[in-house]
Amino acid sequence: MAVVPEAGPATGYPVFAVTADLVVLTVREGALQVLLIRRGLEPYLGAWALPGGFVRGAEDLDAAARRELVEETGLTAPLGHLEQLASYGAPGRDPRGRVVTVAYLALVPDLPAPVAGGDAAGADWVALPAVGELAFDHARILADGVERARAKLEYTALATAFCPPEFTITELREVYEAVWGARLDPRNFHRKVTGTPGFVEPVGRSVAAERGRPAQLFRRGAAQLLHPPMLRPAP
Amino acid sequence: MAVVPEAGPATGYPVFAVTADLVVLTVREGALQVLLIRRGLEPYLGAWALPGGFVRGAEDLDAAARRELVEETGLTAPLGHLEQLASYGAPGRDPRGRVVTVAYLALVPDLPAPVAGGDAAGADWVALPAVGELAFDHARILADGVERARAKLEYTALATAFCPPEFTITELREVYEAVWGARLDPRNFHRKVTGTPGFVEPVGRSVAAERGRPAQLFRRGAAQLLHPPMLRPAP
DNA sequence: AGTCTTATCGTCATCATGACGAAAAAGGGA
DNA sequence: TCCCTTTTTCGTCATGATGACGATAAGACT
Repeated sequence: MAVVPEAGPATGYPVFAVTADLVVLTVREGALQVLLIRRGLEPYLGAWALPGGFVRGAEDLDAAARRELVEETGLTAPLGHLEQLASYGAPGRDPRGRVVTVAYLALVPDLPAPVAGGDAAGADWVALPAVGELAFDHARILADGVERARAKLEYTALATAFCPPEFTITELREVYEAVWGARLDPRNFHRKVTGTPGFVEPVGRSVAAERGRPAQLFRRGAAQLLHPPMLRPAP
Repeated sequence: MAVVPEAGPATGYPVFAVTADLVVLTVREGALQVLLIRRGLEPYLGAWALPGGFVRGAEDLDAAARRELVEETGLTAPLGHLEQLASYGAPGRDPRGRVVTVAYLALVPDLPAPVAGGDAAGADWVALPAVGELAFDHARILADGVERARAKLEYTALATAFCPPEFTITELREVYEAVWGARLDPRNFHRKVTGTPGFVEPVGRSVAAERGRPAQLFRRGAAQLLHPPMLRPAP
């Protein structure tokens, strides 16, 4: 039942199928969550898996990832962040044959619940501690993506990719706390964020929360990298 | 002349060839240098290119990269460092057809001159500023690899991968200076390196250089990450 | 008005860093 | 042997960033 042949036509080059799989992370309800689909086809029928699909014939890898992201989340705006994570191609990772997957990491703001499309029988956000078994080697890919996200919050301004266009410092801090799984001092965090040039820029308006003093609104600044970085608290 | 067919046998999945290409960096003569081969086959016959080759049928991606590294440098020891860099699969990047390359970054100590093997008509170390045109999209891959190496020296202990098993603090500093293209204060560098737990461990012996006070010998420590990182001087 | 809650601003000790002085440990030459 | 040069290694000092935490500001609610 090999979908993918094991050798090319004339030469001895092995032949592969290439997929783009996505680790789509968001922060919902104070927790880091990942977008998973329930597989509607064999193999791993009915199992949870990362969204993704085959790269098309005239398509770049990044374009395939972006297309899958739009199909699964509807997110096409300048919001969010998409970067290549890593590639996985162990010989036995897909029972259909030799499949190399190029994994991408997407960080998106809190979006409406996804709709199942394509080969998926269902799609939903799942909080990280609640993620169980995944199809293929997707558990490993997910772990790599989460670790990449945790590390990148330290030395880049990517945390704003989890936020809507305008946000408060507290919302930004809750992103860090959810991704890192650690509590941060609100006063020191406020000083660090507002004191780093280009991290965030004040909008000028304030918004009242449910309780307490209204908070200023900010939007993302021009800075990509944080100098000096914001280091996670020691474990 | 398409070596790689454009569609799979029964389904509509496009079919790819997969290669593993290597960005092998070292520090020689005080400069960052990269291992390049001169192509002995079409396309790009006679052009400089990164070493690499097709991933075999029953081979993992990492295994293919390690095999190519051994074939090109003879380096198989626990020395050095090898990690996946990124994948490149733009539709037109290889005139033979649809080829996705998984690029790897290798950091190795100063090795004897490489011998040309496989499809290569020649192989040599080239200092970075002297690198001209490269085949395929290898210039882009090389640039990504160099930037990855520069960034990783900041927050990991990977600089020791460029050094022999025993080295002096000055040799380690020259690695940083070559990779970053910047001069570092020897006194502050010495304090930072010896003060970071697990970065380097004293061997106990000293070695006399050509001039000046003999320097203590160190070997790499157990630390993988530097806390806090060693930041490059501002440009 | 008083209270509660959260946002924001300050203070202070500590740590890491950049700039740089100075001592230690070798060899070479007068 | 005694400087002189060179390089390694140790100190000093001012500055900037950080962690811990006090204090004030600005709303809603009773």
